Amino acid sequence: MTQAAEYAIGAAVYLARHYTRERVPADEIAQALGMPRNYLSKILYALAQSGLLLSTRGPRGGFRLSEAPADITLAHVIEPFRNNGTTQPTCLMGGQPCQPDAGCAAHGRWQMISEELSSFMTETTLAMLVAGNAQPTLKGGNYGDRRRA
Amino acid sequence: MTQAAEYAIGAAVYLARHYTRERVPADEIAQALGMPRNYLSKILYALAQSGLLLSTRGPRGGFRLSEAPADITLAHVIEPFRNNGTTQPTCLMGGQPCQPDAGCAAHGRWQMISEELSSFMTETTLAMLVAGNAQPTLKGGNYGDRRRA
DNA sequence: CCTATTTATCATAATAGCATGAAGAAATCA
DNA sequence: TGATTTCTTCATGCTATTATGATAAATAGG
Repeated sequence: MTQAAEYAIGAAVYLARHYTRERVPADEIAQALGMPRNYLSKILYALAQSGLLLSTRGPRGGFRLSEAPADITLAHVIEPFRNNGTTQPTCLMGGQPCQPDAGCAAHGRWQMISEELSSFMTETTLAMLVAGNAQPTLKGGNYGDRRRA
Repeated sequence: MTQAAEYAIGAAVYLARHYTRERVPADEIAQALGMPRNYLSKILYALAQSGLLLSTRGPRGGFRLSEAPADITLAHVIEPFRNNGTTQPTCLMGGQPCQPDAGCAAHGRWQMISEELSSFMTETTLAMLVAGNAQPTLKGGNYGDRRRA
């Protein structure tokens, strides 16, 4: 999973948590989650382009989920940030798509894990991530600097 | 998983399949699996540095697994190619390590998938991947060009 | 010794991901 | 109208990944 996709999920969950509000400015999200401001803007813009967010300019503007959190899956959120559209259907041994009749001992298990990951993305909604007491413990400096030094 | 790690696994499986031979030259692996020659050399060198392979220079030289295929796990193979040593222990909602008491509905499932993936890597051996009739169907052009156009 | 083979190493470049900064455009509000 | 706010868009740079190509070093075999 790419960094941009992680930012996207974090921002989407934040918007889901503040779903009652009219709009949430990008700057607030960036500050609350410790994400780089301009980079997040770019990501939110992409999410708006994909139809997931509604955006409004000007004072009291900001972003808003276009649908209810229960109707948005993680797959929707990360979709604009996947490098290749396909969800790596590659065989461990080759690089070509796995044959269903591949006979290696690990094939079945690998396929099962791939499918679990895939269905997790398509089945988990923002509402599920917001449910419970699952406020991430924000101590500042999350999504921190990844550069070498 | 990075491209280099995929090449490493492919090459390691190839070497496991030809384990009876004394040495296998890098060029043969690159041609058989359709990998870029020089890049693969670099990867094989890294694997040799990590102790996984033995290398011999000169005519009839090449590479060879340092241990039996049954004693080498995928985790061993990809270890030199992991960007950060840790296996992404990040919470979906934040970016910081997941708290074991995190209460979101998806937390448990996400953690389970992560652990399954991790144990798959540490438990699957090269011998398991070679077992059966699991010859990858090499039609040429595997691991093909990833560039845009 | 000489040549061919093969790994080891170095220099360089193309691409993508990640990020910063600033200018442009729209909307609100005084 | 004018100033502020906020998204929109563009220009730019850094780093890691993914390669390519050339050279050096070692070994085998004649």
